[in-house]
Amino acid sequence: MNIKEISKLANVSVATVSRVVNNDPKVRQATKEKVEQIMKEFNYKPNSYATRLSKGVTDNIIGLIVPDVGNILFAEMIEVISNQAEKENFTILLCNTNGEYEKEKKFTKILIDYKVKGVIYIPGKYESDKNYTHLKEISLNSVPIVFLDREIKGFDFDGVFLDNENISYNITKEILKTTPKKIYFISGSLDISSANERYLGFKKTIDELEISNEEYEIKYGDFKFDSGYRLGEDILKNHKNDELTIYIANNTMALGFLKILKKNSKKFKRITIAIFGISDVLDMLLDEENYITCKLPNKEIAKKSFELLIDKIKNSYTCDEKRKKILCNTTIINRINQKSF
Amino acid sequence: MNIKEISKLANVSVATVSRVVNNDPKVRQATKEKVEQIMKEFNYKPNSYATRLSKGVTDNIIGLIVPDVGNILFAEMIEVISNQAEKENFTILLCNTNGEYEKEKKFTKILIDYKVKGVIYIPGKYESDKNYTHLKEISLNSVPIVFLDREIKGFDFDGVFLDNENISYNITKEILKTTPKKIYFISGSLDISSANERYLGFKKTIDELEISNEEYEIKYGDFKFDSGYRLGEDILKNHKNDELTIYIANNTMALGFLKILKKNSKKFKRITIAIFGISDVLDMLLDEENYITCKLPNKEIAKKSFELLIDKIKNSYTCDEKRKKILCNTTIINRINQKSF
DNA sequence: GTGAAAGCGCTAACAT
DNA sequence: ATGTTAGCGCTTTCAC
Repeated sequence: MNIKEISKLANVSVATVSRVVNNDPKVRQATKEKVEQIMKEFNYKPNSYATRLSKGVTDNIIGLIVPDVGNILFAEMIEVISNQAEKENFTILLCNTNGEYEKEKKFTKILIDYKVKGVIYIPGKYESDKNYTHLKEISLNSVPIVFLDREIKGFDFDGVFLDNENISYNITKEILKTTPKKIYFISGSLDISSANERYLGFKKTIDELEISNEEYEIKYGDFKFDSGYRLGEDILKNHKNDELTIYIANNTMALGFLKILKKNSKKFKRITIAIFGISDVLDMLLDEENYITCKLPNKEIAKKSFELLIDKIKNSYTCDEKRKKILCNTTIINRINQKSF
Repeated sequence: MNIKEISKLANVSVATVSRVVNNDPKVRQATKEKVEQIMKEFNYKPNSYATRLSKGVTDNIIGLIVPDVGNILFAEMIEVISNQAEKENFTILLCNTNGEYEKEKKFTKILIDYKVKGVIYIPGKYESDKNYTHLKEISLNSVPIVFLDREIKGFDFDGVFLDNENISYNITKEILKTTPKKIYFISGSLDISSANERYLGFKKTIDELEISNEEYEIKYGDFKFDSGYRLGEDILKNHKNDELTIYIANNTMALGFLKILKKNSKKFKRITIAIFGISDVLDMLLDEENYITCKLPNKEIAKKSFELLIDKIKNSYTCDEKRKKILCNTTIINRINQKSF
């Protein structure tokens, strides 16, 4: 069913049908009703491609590129962005990349092709042997884009991030203040900007306090539950001392670590744990431990990234000459129970 | 930049440009290179609306209607669906409804307008005073649709669900086998099909075992952490006995409940907990409790729903005369430590 | 108030 | 191998 067929059935011109569809006031009531009746009867729906081509408008869609939709932190960010988008009458094209370069590239091209109004981009690992042409294309096509939570080296797009280095620096300082023993640092891959920054914050304290090489050890995981568990096993097997100090730079790995720790906690006289980012659940699990952590303002940065994007879209500026890089801070929560020592 | 302008700049016809764009082999190499050079130079991108209108094709998009993207269970389902979709070269339009009827309606209309190839629909509450015209429109427009996890009364679309009633029936039977004390049942709103089925399963056991009205009590929450916490407070305040038996029909509420329980657990000689659906985290929290639970095959039903949808799309059948209603079962995990009594 | 017709940007016969 | 042109379905200007 197209407009022509409807017009014939209603004994009017296509122009009139079009007017009815678009609620043009200057079509006579009787005509309008007749046309509407036919449209309903034959369940006529205008072809949106034709409409947009003709009107020269594009859909209100924004693209959302995410490494792992199933990670609760990203999921919460997506939720915030969805809700904001709905209010502004945008729909979201969701692209789950699993952190893979090729998928980021593929999806970016699709988003450009779909003429999305803007893109919120959470990158995966930075791969130095790749040239990220898709991001250059984004620029070339003047598609408004903002980074969220992570960024890509060499691309100075606007973005909203946690102040990872600073927060990590403070957490490390806090934990080393009370526990000058050997500290284990469980890090994510340094090819991810956020993990890298957290590492740098850790290292900064280590250097400032002149902690010797023997007094700290760094382990690298992949952000997943299992990886935290496995690294935990490893550490617990080899750690001889009866005091344990550990700093885990990521939430999900912390859960995995705690799982294995719970099975072995009796071995230790004193356990001190620092975790970058707390959740309701972690909070419950840590109930009786000594720990240092911080609230993760992940929903906040998500909200801000959307606001930033909307601003870019509405004011149609895409050139990021004066880059807006927003860093979100948070406060450290210190639950080290001094009395117990 | 449109095809005409490019054709002029390259001194060829629009047809030739179109051929280059579509990789038609019968364009001479030299011509091809010239055109490509111009296209690159002016960063030409075909207008996809025009292309689709002309070719009469539609985008490979499927719509995903979800009540709460930030709920980890739904997030995991979305992840599975995204990954499957990517393999089949579909992109996902994500619609977060917060379970609200009006949003479901709004998004459904958008999806129809966008001519999506299919829809996976997780409904929120059933509202009996609404007429769900948008679902009738889906049918009228022959958009392939499948329900996931929950369904809507009166619409016999294909769908994939947990076998809620049966699982709940078994959990209840299991828990009442060993703990014939008063049992509290924390339910979600009965306007949600899955919660309703779980309630029915609970009730079936209650009736079969002829449990008296004094021996059970039902509380209604809203699926959120806080709601579990609050109902927990309520129960713990009023429960006089030193043995506590409770069955929580939902994962997130269970977490909230456990939070308040942990603060009060010393009051009880014996605590038995049943939870509909376990997660890594719950597992850790329940470590030392008596509990009954089951794995939630949420990723499985998500995968199946996508497969079902793809099948409908590829074989373009939309009439759900022989409805495919797939129920997924799971096994009960019983960790009640008999020895301790 | 309504209709005729040009145009949106592209594709695909058909012609050369 | 390349060009001409009639569509795709809708909007919109200009007549009447």
